[in-house]
Amino acid sequence: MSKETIGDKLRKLREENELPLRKVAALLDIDVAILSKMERGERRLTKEIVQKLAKIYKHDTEELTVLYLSEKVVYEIGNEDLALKALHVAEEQIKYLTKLNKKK
Amino acid sequence: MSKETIGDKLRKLREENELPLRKVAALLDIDVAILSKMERGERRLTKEIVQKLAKIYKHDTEELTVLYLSEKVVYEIGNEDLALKALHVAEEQIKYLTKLNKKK
DNA sequence: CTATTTTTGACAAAAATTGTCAACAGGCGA
DNA sequence: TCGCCTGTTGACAATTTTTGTCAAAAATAG
Repeated sequence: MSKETIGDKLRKLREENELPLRKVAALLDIDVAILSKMERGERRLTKEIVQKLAKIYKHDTEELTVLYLSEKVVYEIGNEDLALKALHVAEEQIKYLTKLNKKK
Repeated sequence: MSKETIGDKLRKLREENELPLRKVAALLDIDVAILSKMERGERRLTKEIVQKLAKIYKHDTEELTVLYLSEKVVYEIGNEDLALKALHVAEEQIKYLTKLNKKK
């Protein structure tokens, strides 16, 4: 059960769609070099780009967004021995916050 | 069940210890203005500072660190409707990563 | 070999973070 | 009131991080 990064996944999707970096980069209006680096995890992705890519590749946007966000979280607190505890606390806070939002 | 920020908590602890910003800032070797802003959430805390403060206030370091980390997470992905899903995926990844670390 | 695609690194531009400082406001006791 | 202490605020520069652009090199396909 090895973990695939979102970069790997995006590359796979691009290859499945047989699109060169050049074309996708044009659609995103960014430089090829940047897209190449994003796929290899050398440059950060943004939520907007991930979601545009999901559309381009006709792939589930939610799945990719979740993967993107979770990777961001791991990047922020990963390798901390307290990471799991922190995640649980964060979960509580988010539940609380979304409850608040519903009430408004 | 309202949520207390780590800044609020740090301020409370400081007041309980009856220490002025001036003294604590000196111990941390930072400017008073910065510490003031950190307590009010206007400037970012760092893990290092949080842990130094825990020592100064003789308070559980782990508790404060977890609070610090969880706030960071919420800041990064909070208010996303996919936030909870992302947290669960992140949890899986972290469990996987820490398992790897143990094996080495 | 040639053409296309991808990678890499250097560099500048832009943005975000951080540190420093001085002025200001409020409380409090002399 | 005055002086002193504490905390707040905003402006500004310094620093660090992120981002965009480009060209050359490397890899791949035909």
